[in-house]
Amino acid sequence: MKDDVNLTNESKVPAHEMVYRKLRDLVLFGEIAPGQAVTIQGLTDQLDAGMTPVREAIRRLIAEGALDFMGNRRVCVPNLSVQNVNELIFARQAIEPQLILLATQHATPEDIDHLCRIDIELDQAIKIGDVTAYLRGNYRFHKALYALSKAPILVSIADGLWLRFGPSLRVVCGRIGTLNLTDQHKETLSAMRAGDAEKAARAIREDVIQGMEQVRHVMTQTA
Amino acid sequence: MKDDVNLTNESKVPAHEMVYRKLRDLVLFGEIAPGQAVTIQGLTDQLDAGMTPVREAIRRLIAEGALDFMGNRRVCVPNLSVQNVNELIFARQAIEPQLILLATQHATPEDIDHLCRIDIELDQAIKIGDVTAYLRGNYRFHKALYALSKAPILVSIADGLWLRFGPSLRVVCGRIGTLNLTDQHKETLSAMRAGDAEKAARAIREDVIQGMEQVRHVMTQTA
DNA sequence: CATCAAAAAATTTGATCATATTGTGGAGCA
DNA sequence: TGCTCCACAATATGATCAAATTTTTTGATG
Repeated sequence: MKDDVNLTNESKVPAHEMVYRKLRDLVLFGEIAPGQAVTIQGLTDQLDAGMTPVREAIRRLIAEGALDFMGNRRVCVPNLSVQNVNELIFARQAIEPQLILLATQHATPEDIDHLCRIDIELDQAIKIGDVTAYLRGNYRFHKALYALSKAPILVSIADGLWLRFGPSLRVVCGRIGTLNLTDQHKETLSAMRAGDAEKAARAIREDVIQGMEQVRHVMTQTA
Repeated sequence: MKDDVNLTNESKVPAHEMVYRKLRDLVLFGEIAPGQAVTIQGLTDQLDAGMTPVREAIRRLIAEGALDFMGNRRVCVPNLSVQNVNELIFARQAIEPQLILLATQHATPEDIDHLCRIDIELDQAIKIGDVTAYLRGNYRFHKALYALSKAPILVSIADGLWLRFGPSLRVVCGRIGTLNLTDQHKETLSAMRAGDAEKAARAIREDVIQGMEQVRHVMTQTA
């Protein structure tokens, strides 16, 4: 029953799922800027898909907070207010340390090696100033971390938060440059390797707050 | 051209939104039990709606975690595992106190009066053992509380959590009866009236934990 | 006669539906 | 038991209708 003769998963994944992923990445990595409108017909052309899959993908992203449904059936990427950023800071620092606490309890040495490799790619991207690679790598790092927690509901909440502040990260990078970015990934990983879940959780909390403070800083300037 | 059966088409709310709300309530108040399957065609008949609006509503509820998309294009109301309940407890006790903290800062005396009225209806429902009225009233109370916080992102997270544990509340009520339900609404409201935000937050945290522990208790029994 | 504003037409975009297509689970048969 | 084939439900398309935005027209005023 398992003919895995798939070329590129073209046939197994439904179109609405494909469209969802593409559109999601477009939003998440700032390729559609905050404030910019999203139209169904524009997407059907751009992504070469039917109308129904596009509609469903948009609905889904609205439900996840990645897109905003303005009153008059217009859809766009939300612009974060300073108040929004404060909420995101609170939510992330409340949820993510718990995820890392659980992740540390489940992580095998191989898992941690894998995370290290992602982090090294990340350092590369920072060094050469490749913003897109940095954004994607940073997301991949955190996602891989979350996956270890085996806590699907908390992970989906954290995912939802990324979808909300992700679009602004490109703006932040454009403003302060990749070289001025700091993170606590090394500290987190070494604590995890030592099995010190509490310390790893504190490190990630630091990482989250540092990152989000930069977002807040930029948002207060532009607003 | 078709002869329009124009009964309740007076609305300016689109059909997919209507279907979403109806289906959402069905799930939220346990009228579709956990584990029960949801089909598109079943919904088109039951809610007397077209196929496209139903599809979109289902997608949206899947994105919000209220419905579960099994691999083979099957959709059903999720059954909570004990692990899931633990996650929900953590998330609620992390988010909701903050919401009440903010709500207390914004609440006018009239707002608090309104909350009191809802709470009185709630007591009525408990006394006469009307489970549905209790579930709806309890939800209304918390929702009204959240609305005061003026924190849309945190509210949407809290909403998402309700969608996940809501279906199980009816099961819990069926098991332990409405008369054995306890809450901290009175304590929360009096703290809010006194302007003691911290105390109100602690009270709501107590309320959340009490309620969710009952869910956990019932879930461990049935699992 | 130029400028601006209001009204009307045109175009773009969203919502919904009927229908064709595809995939899944199960019935029937070897 | 394991296979093929069939029926049904889900997915996807394009057409059609409705709403909203944009553009054009028109008329009043300085």
